Amino acid sequence: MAAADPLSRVFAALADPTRRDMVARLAVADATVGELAEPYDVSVQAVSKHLRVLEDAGLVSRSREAQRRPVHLEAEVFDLMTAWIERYRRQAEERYRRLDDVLASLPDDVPPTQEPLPGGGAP
Amino acid sequence: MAAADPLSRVFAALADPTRRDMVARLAVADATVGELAEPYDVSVQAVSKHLRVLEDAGLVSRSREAQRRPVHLEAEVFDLMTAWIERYRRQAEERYRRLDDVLASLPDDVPPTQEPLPGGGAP
DNA sequence: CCCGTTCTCAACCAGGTGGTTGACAAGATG
DNA sequence: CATCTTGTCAACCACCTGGTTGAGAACGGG
Repeated sequence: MAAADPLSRVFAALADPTRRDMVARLAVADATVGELAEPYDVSVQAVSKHLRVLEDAGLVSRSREAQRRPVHLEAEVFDLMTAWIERYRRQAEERYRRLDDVLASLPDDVPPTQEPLPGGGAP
Repeated sequence: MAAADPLSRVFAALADPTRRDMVARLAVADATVGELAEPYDVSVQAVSKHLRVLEDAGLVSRSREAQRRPVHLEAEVFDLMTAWIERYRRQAEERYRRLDDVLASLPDDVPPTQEPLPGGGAP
């Protein structure tokens, strides 16, 4: 996704298992590109590309230290996602709560069972 | 992403603005495919495809009601994401906290300033 | 029973994604 | 200075994605 909006970029960045694993490891400690690439059995170039995606999403920042480029996790962007998710999760839960209320109040009202007697009178 | 793992599918599903908007609207009320498609200026088929992505991610379920196929939001899958996000966000915050502690305790310990007196004795 | 409505399936297309290899920039170090 | 280390850039490739159109399935209503 080369989409412009930040939320799409963050979600897309985390839709890849390798990238999620990188984030998980960066939550523990900063790391260089080589260190990050070591366990994955892909080229360093591929990892560099993944890092670019994470950087474009604002999840990661890269500084400079001699030839090395230490990668650092920027955790604030998580809040963007959390806010979005929580908003609609709560809204959906609210719906369920209201539905429960309606169902609970129903037996006091008209029961939805049909009346089998066409011209029926009480005996 | 045709990836097998559920987390990737959920993230990928929400990486599209149109799909996120559908989820937002479904949080308010269930809807049919036609109702969902109406505001988007794309074909109904495209919306049907989007719904399939959301369904494969477990975010949505489709039942049957005459020709109509009402779509219902399944909010539980959000928990999967929230759990993942919160885990690494907290881990990253913990790192900052520990770093702060180290920095705070530093002045009580050996100050990192060099001693300018080589064989220096007290006067 | 035929018709209209609602929706999915199939084929196709432009463009993006994750991977590769090869070349090269930036720096420490012999 | 020559060289090794670390990482990026560029070109290329197979595959997935989001969109289209056309055909057809499923079902209610006249």
